Parts: sequence; structure tokens; C-alpha cells
Amino acid sequence: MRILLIEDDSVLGQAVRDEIAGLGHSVDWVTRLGQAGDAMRVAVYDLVLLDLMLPDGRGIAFLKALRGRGEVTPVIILTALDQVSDRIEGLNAGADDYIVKPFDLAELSARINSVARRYVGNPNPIITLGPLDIDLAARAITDAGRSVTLTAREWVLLEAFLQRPGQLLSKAQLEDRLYSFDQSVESNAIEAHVSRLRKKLGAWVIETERGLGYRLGRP
Amino acid sequence: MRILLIEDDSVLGQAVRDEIAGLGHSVDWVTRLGQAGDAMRVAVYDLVLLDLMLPDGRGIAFLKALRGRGEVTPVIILTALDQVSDRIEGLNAGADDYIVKPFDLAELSARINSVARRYVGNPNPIITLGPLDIDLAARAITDAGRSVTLTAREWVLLEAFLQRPGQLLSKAQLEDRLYSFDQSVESNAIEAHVSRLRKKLGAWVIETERGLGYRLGRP
DNA sequence: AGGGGGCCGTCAGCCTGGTGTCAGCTTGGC
DNA sequence: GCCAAGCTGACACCAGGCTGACGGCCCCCT
Repeated sequence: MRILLIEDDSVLGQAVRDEIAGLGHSVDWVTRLGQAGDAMRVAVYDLVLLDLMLPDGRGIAFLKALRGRGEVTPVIILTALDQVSDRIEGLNAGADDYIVKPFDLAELSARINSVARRYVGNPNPIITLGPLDIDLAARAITDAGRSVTLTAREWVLLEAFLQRPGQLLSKAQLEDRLYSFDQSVESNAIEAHVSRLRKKLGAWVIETERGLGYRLGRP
Repeated sequence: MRILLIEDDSVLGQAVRDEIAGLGHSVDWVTRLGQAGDAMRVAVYDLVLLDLMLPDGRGIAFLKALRGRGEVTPVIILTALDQVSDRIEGLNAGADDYIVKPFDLAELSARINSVARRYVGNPNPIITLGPLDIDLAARAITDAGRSVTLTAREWVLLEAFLQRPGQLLSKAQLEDRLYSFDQSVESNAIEAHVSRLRKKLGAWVIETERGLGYRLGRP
């Protein structure tokens, strides 16, 4: 999951960030509500961890504004305010959960997993390449609407090209990605896979640079 | 909403019941886990309020048994145990939230409303997949009118596919959903479950992509 | 307490499609 | 025009997937 952490305390923030990263999620950490607003404008998060007391404003107002815009991303409130009225206000403002500081990191993990369990994700990022729509996470491709299926090795190859668009990749580099060091290929396996990829996606997707390697082509 | 309250303290129980009734929900109040099991067998609840310390057993075990059966009804734990480990155990056992006694009734209301917003917002959406009508909330499936029953694990699997239609799910991802990280499976358990699901719902429901994983199929 | 039934993990044997390999052909550079 | 490099259709093989069977376990009913 992609998680936005809004927390101005540097010690706590770092601890939380490390804990979440340890769970295998990716974390963006900001210390101001203004930065948080910017971050949410440019990226889509699966979960927001929100400290209520920040230098540039009340978190509750921020949360209410989010919900007012129709934002449905789950929000867990981190707060030192353990007064009942504050917690009620947070939940009524649209928070999915809250944790009172100081909290145990294990408990934070449990809460995040709980949210993750009931969360239905945001749409995956789609890479568009001419008529091709490529959803790497879903392992799905459509070519002008018609769905195309790739095999495991073909995905590895395509991913290699998409990760470095425009860059030239030698056959040796591609072999490194396809095969672990202990297995050996003594044939034109790479050429064969490139050929199959071109047949499925269109000849233009991969350009040959004679004697050097391949690169992603232009539509 | 229809709410099941499991609480043996008569004073607290009555107060909670009145509070919930005042919110416009209907409440069934039992004082023993055994009665709770009976009640859930004859009626379908939208929310369970569970006291952890009852005369006839540990609430955690009850909750785990519920989830083990594939019961998805939201559960809020009411407990006097405010130790972190208990809370974590509760959340990991499948609770959606907990409230530590003594709690403010207004806070209880806020929590209930939060759950209500989450679950009642879209009342029992029915997913249609060819001849299949799938009601995830009620855990009910009909295949061209004939009702089909799935086991707990089969539901978890099916849910995973339905939550991300079109997305490819690797065996590792499915394992994460079926098993908590501390248990390990060293066999083809996933394949076996997929096989059983296909037998019940039709071979087309899940497509295999060799070396990659599985995907929801088209009718 | 005992027994029966359902769920689920494991295993073995079968089946299948992806993949490496090869051969013959095409392409491009000099 | 020659040769090296790349392309691609064909094919066989085996890793990966499928499934019927089985037994352990837990729950429920008697």
C-alpha cells in the first residue's frame, strides 16, 4: 500500500515511517498540512495517517475538507488528545480509526492491517503506449480495446523496457533479468522472446540496434 | 441496523441498549456467548458488540471462531482490558474496532455510526457474473437460481478476485490473504482451493496464467 | 464420551502450455 | 555481393498446474 504520513514530530515520524516500511508499504512523510494537500494532489494514497496537532492548522478541519471533496481514502488519526470529545469529533469528521499517543508500534501495524483488510484499492496506474494500455500491477494489456495476454518471461522483458524508456538494453542485460546466474542460455532465447512480444504487441514496440541491443520503440 | 449486544453486566447492557435504540437501531441483547451463537444462527446482524469477559468463555476465541467460519459481520469489542496486547489480539482476531470501558455513550454512538457508514452505505450489492449472483455481504451465491455454498477459504479467495476484477493475483498475494504471516503453507493449497472453487462455480470463473497467477474469468 | 461429517492441507500422478533450441530465412553494413 | 547479425516458424521437453484421494482436525450432534 502507498501511505501518507502527516506528522511533525521528527522522532515519532521516523519511527512510524520505519515501522510501516517494515510492513512492506511505501511511505511518504510530510510535516505540514499544506504539504499533505500538495502530496494528495499529485499522488493517490491508500491510507493517510494524520496527526491532529500540527503547526499550520487543525487536522480535523483538514479531514473535514477532504471528506467534503468526496475523498474516500481511509484516514487513521494519530493524536495525543485522549479526550473523548476529540475522538468523537474525529470519527464524525470521517476518520476510519484513531490511535492515541503514545502508542505501541505493534498496535499501529494491527490497525493498518485492519484498514488494509477492508480497503478496496484505488485503480492501478496505466501506462499508455500508442494503442496499448498497460497495467503492470494487474498484469493486463489492451491493444485498442482488445485484451492481450503475455507470458511470464514476456512480462519481465516488457517491464525491463518500460522501467527505462528510451534506454538501450543489451542482450546481456536482458539475460540477467530473465535468468538467475546459475542457469545458462546458449541460444537466441532473447531474440525469440522479443519476436513473440512484437507479434503480440506490434512490431514497433521494440527496436533493434544491430550489434548493441534493443530499446523501447515509439508508437 | 440490526445489532447484537453481548454483555453480561446488566447496568451497562441496559444503558448501551437504550443508547442504540435511541439511534434508531434494533438491538438483541444476550448475556452469554452460547446465546450469542444461537442468535447469530437464526438472525443476520449488521453489527456485533462483544464484551470480552463473559461467564462462559473468552470473547476472543468466540470472535476467532466467527471469522474462521467466514462470518464478516463487523464486530466492535467492548472491554475493560486496556492493555495493548489485548487490543492487538482483538484486532488481529478480526475485530473492526474496540472501545475500552468505561466509555462514553456518545463515543459508542460515533463508533456505531462509523461502522454504519462503512457497511450500510451500499446495502447488499449483488454482483452478477454470468449465471452467478453473488451477495458478498450476505455470503450467498445462486447459480442460475440454484443456491451454492462456499467454505470460509473459498469466500476469501472469491472476494480477492471480485475486489479487483481483471487484476492478476499471484499465488503469493492469495496466500497473504488466506494465511496470516506467521503460518506457512508448503504445498499446493491455493491450487487445491482454486480447483474446488471452479468445481462449485464453473471452470470459467478463474483463469490460470502459467507462472504468474490467477485472474477472474469472463462468463 | 463417542461418532460422524465437513473443511482443509498434503501428496501423487497426470496433463499442458511456455520456453529453449534449432534451422532456414531475411536484413543491413561495408 | 558477401557475411554477420537478427528474425521466426516449428518442435520437443519439462516445470508448473490440476485434481482425485486421503487423513488430520475441529465442531456439532447425539
